[in-house]
Amino acid sequence: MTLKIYNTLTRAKEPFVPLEEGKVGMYVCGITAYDVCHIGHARSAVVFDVIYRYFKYRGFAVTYVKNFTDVDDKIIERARREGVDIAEIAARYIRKHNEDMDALGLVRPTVTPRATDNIKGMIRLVERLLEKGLAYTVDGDVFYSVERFEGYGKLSGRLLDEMMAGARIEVDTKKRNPYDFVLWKSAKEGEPWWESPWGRGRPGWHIECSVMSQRYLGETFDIHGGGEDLIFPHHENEIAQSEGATGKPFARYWIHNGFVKINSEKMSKSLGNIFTVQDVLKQFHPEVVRLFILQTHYRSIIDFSEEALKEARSALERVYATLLAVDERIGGKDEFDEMTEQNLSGRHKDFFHRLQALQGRFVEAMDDDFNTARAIGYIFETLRQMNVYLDETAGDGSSRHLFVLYRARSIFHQLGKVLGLFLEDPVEYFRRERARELQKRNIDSDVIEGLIEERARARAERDWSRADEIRESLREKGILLKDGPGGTTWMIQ
RNA sequence: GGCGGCAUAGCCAAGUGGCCAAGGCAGCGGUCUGCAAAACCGUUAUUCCCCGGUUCGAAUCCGGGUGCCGCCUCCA
Repeated sequence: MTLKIYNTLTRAKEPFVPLEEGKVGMYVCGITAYDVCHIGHARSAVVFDVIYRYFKYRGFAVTYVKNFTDVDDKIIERARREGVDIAEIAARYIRKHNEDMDALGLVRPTVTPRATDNIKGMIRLVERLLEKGLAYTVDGDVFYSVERFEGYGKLSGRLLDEMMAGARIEVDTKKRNPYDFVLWKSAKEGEPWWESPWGRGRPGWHIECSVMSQRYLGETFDIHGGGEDLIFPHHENEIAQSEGATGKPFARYWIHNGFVKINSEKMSKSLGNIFTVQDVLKQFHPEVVRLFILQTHYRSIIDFSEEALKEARSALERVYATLLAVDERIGGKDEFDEMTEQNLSGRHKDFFHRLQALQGRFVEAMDDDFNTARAIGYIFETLRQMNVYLDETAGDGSSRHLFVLYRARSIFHQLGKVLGLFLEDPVEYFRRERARELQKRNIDSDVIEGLIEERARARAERDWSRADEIRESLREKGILLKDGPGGTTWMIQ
C-alpha cells in the first residue's frame, strides 16, 4: 500500500516517495510568538501532529521541525507597548504555546528552532542570494528580486504579471518590483538589531524558514507544511530563496491545512470572534477538540462553534462508555498468552475478524491523504459492532471472550494513539468531565448527593411524586439521575 | 481584475465511474425502568445545487448556469 499526499505544488495527490527510504524530513511553520494561540493554530498543530504520528506508525523515522519566529514587527510592537524586551515577549508566548500544545496532547517536534538562534545562517543565505544576483541592497535593506527567479509563483499558481494587474500594492519606492520582499531590514531607532554586512538590522520574515529547514533537513527535503494562508507569499518566497540559493529543489511535498471559521464567519480580530486554545480547553476536553478537528478532512474549511464541539463530545463519550464497559468486563486480567485466533469460534471469531479489518481500513484511509474523517468513520463502525458483541456476550467470563475484548481495547489504543484520541482511562475521563461540567455550572456535588439521598428515602416509601420532583429539579440544572441496582448515580448533560 | 475551492439527509461530514451513497450529532421506534434518564440496538438521502453531454453505467468525467467561500495585505 502506498501513502498518497495531496501536494499543493502539483495540485494533485501523489504517491509519497521519501528522499531516503524509511525516513521523512518534515518542516512546519510554527507561530510568531506575539500572542496566545487560537483555535486556528490548534487545527494546524493537530493536523500536523497526526501526520507526524502517522508517519511513525507507518514505520518511518521522522525528523519533524517546527520553528518559532521570535523576532518580527508584531513582537517588536508588543514589546514597545509593554515597555519590555522582545525576548521577554517571545519567551512568554513560546511558553504559552507549549502549554497549549501539551494540553492538546501534541507530540513535541524533533526540533523547535528559533529564528534568533539562526541569524548567522540567514546572513550567509542573503549573501549568497546577493552573489547570485537574486537580491539587491537599498539603504541597508536587502530585497529579493522576484523577477530574477524563474519559478516565482509556481506554488501559489499565480504569475507576476497577472498579480500586478489588479492587486492593491503599497507604494514602496525602494522596491524594483512591488512583489520583491525584504530579506534583511535595517533597524530603526529603538529596534532590536544584529550586525550584518549591510549594517545593523534584522532578518525579513521568510528567510528564517529557508535557513532552519536547510539546517535540520538539508537543501532538499520531503515535506513542508503550514496553514493555507501561508502559501502566498510566505511559502512562495521560501521557495524563491532556497531554490534560488541552492539551485536544487526545496520541499518535495507541500501540505496545507484549511482554515477555521467561527460560527460560519471568518475568524478575525475585527469581528472579535477569536477563540483561544485556553478558552476552548476550559470548556472541552482536549480529545473533544481533536475529534472535532479530525472528523473533517484537513484541507476542508472547518466551522467551529460550541454546538459542533458538543456534538464531538457526545461522540467521544460513546467511545469512552464502550471502553469503560470493556474495562469492567476484562477486570485486571491481562495474561492471554495461551490464546490465539485458533481458539476462537462463532461470534468471538466474527468480531475478532472485524477488529483485524479495522486496522487495514484505518491504514487505507490514512494512506489516502491522511483521511482522518474516513478513518474515524471506520472506528465508529467498529465501535457499534463492539457494543453488539458486548451485548451478545453478557455474562460470558470465558478467557477467549476476555481475550477478544483485550485485543479490541489494544487496537483502539493503537489506532487512537495515531489520532491522539481514546488515550485516557475511561473512569478518569468521566470523572474529569463531570468535574469540568460542575465547575462550569458552579454546582456543588454535595448538594446533589444530598438531594439524591432524600429521593432515595422517598422512593423507599414509594413516594414517586416526591422522587420525580427531585429528579425534575436536578434535571433543570442539567443533572441526570440514573437508578441502578447499586443505587442512584448521576451525570451531567 | 487574477488565481483557487466548495455545493451530498434536519445539521456536520466521508465518498471522485459500477455491491444497499461511510461515520457523527439530532429525531423517531425498541430493550431497560415504578416512571424516566443514560447506555445500547434498530431506523432516517430511490439520491448527491440546476440544465445539458460523454458512457452499458456518474454524486463521481466534460460543458453551461446558480449560490457560497478563500487567497492576491500581517495571518495557522
